Amino acid sequence: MSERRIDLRGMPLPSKWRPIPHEPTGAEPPFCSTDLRLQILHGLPFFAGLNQTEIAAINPLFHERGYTPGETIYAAGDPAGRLYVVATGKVKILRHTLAGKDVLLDLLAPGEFFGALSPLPGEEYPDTAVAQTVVCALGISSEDFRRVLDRFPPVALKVLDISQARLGDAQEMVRRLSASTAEQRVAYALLKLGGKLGAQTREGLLIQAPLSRSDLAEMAGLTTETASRVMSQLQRDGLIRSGRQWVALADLARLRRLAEGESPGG
Amino acid sequence: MSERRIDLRGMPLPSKWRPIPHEPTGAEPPFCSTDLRLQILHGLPFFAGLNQTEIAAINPLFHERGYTPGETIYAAGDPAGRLYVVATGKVKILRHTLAGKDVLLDLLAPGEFFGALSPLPGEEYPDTAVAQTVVCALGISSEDFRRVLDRFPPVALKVLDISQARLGDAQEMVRRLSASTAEQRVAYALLKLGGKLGAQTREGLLIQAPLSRSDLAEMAGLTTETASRVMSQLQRDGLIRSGRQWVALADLARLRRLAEGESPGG
DNA sequence: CGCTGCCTTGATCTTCTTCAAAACGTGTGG
DNA sequence: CCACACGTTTTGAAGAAGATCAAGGCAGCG
Repeated sequence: MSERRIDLRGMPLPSKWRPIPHEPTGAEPPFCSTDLRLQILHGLPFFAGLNQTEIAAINPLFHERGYTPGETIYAAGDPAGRLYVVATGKVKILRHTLAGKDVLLDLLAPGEFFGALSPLPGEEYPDTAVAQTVVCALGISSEDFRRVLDRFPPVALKVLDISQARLGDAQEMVRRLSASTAEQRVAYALLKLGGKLGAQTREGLLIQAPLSRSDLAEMAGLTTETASRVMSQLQRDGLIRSGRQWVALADLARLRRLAEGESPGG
Repeated sequence: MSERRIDLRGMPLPSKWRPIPHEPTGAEPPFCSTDLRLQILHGLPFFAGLNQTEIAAINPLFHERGYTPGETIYAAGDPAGRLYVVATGKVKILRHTLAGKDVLLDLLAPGEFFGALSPLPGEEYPDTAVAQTVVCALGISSEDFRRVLDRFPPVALKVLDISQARLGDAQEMVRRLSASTAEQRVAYALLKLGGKLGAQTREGLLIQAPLSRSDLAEMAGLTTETASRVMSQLQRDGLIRSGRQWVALADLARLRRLAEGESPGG
């Protein structure tokens, strides 16, 4: 996976602080070059074992499409029939609650898949996928993907491993929602994001995605206000640095202790 | 309070009401007959496509073992290396929280698997499996099971489907823990159990497993006391019937409405 | 019969939500 | 370049939901 250079131009921290020091959203066109497509497909964890010829054979089954920030890729309740792979950008996976609040289940980076793995006629997507940034996604019909799995059993095994890992993550989330304080849940959400989207900067581990207090609240099962209060406290304590739509983790060790419920000592 | 606790002795039901009208715990020996083994293996959802010969070839890879109620099959932190299948009985899957409280992730019925699907050297079980009743389980080493998957790709696809379904369930749980009341969570837990372990009786859909208030609390992310209060209320409202270690769902429609957060009207 | 769990119920307390308002930053149009 | 408008973030005060602490009751069992 090609390491996108983290351009923190104008990173003169103190004085003029760039609000969202991530990939400039306007720079990437909302579509993938053919070249990039093959590169993405080849880089997919579950296609790792396939050779160039095989990838090239699978390639035409995918359709690409660009999305603008905030655009819905599919919505809960839509008839489910496609599997997607993030090529560039970040995709939010969420579920709506009865009370109108949303729950953010995952924030996907390039190379991760989402949508309908298996062709189940009459099924609906249980969740909603929304582009968090400018996104290019590759889509394949569930039927076609199933045929790929039929044809390349090792791919199916790799997908199974990923699925199991995600199940473990979700169950861990259940555990934490069942018995953690607001502070612990926020700390855990930040660490999870940091592990997946973090890039080392002089500010700390910067989370490479526009992340609002609402997003964080939805990840941690809290209200925006509570998330904000917790974030303020964490910042006062020096565990994080944060501003409008961005967060950097300044003290991973203490964040981990906090998330695990151990003594707060610094 | 409006009504007294349900008095089962006065019920119009059978004169002699068994407090836990499930499988009599002492009746089943804690081991499986060889005959039963083959029958179980053949009945497994993910072995559905295999013929007798293939099943017979796989059979020797499994080792059987019996467990008494409350016995731990494996504990979180143990080196992970085996996959289990419930042959008879019910198995609790749970995670421990920092505060000593447990979270009940699932209650498995015969035919369901648990444990380590993939051989990951150095890995530990993230959860604990405990026999809820007298249990007979078939175990297979992760390596052997991986070989089975390698050899029978359709089995892998079926396992993948199950894994995805469980992921969806876990994410649904996350949603509900994030934004539901105690009442809604209990109702949802009961419905989930009813769908999996329910048997129609004149009391309603009886959940075929010994289920304490603590178990329910652990499923719904509540304290035992709150679970008890909610259950009392549900019983007063006629949605359920319950006693020591057992629950029957008397009004599925209203329970569903409650779980979905719709109007309580009955 | 009394012991040991399981279940229930009450009173109090903590945490988080809710409602409300203001400060801040960002981009926009004059 | 400045002023304004909009969305995000922050903060406060009041309220509600559930947790916690504590006690008592009921059932099965030795």
